[in-house]
Amino acid sequence: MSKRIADLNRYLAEKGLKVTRQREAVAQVFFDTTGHISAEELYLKVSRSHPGIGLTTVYRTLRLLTEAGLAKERRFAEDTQGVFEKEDTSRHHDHLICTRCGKIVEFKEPLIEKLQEDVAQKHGFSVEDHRMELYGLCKTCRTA
Amino acid sequence: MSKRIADLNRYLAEKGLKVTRQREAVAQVFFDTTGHISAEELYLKVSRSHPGIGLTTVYRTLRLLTEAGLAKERRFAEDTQGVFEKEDTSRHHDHLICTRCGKIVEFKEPLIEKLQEDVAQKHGFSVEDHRMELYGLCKTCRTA
DNA sequence: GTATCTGCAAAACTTTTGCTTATTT
DNA sequence: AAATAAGCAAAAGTTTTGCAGATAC
Repeated sequence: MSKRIADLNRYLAEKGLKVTRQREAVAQVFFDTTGHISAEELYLKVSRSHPGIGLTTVYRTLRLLTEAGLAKERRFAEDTQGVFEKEDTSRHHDHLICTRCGKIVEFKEPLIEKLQEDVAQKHGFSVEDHRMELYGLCKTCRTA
Repeated sequence: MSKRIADLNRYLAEKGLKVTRQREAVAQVFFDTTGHISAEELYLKVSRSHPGIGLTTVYRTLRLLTEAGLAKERRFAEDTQGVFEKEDTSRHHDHLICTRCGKIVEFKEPLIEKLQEDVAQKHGFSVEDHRMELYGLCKTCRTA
């Protein structure tokens, strides 16, 4: 059993919630996913191994994972659909997004984070979290 | 007539679109607004001077302004409603958001933008646009 | 006069909620 | 046995679309 599933089960036990087939299936597929996934996409993916599962259950499980600190919801640009990604607070990262092909690269830049704290302090703010997205063209699209 | 209204009228003429009372009213109230506003809020605000205007018209006008490059849509955190702000490419700015009271401060930090270009280049990307939001507590909420 | 625009109602789309039955503990 | 969860259908919230009458050019 993976560490994340163990984390989830610990959270469920703590809260007096139950380990169900559906929760395990949704969580497993979610944790096996690289990058971002919407509730709808996750639903379709889980349906392949667990036909009959409800979209509602996927939404509820994603909320559960978010409350457990194992997932994080994001909204990119003008997307109407929210997407979720694995939360891993020790490796908080930002995104580079290709406006032509949609490719998303994750990165981490401590120097920028330091400057973010500086600018926040200048305005009297403390920083708990941040999001940064850079939009542009990736190498492939730029040379094509 | 303000510069932005003139810009809008130029855009309308270019595209063979018409100058209507409703478009002028929505645009005027939008341009007079500081910060961010949702379609719904803008609709309520315009309704005060133009009762009978339709929410649909507000949505359509905001899309028009966006296409004209005079407005920009954003989505903050887990907000389900999109908000619009004046687009002013010569003064692109970022946001500091208080997670307790919701206060939003706009800022601009050229040094961070320089580093953004560096990190993008390192991954083979060019940067056309970016968004950065810092979440934390403002001075008031921190000392309260 | 003709093409565009408005406002309404209805649809579309995403996400949540109420409820009944099923499952976990 | 008691409490929680699943799945369905329906609701809720936001944004878009079709259409008939109105307006700008």
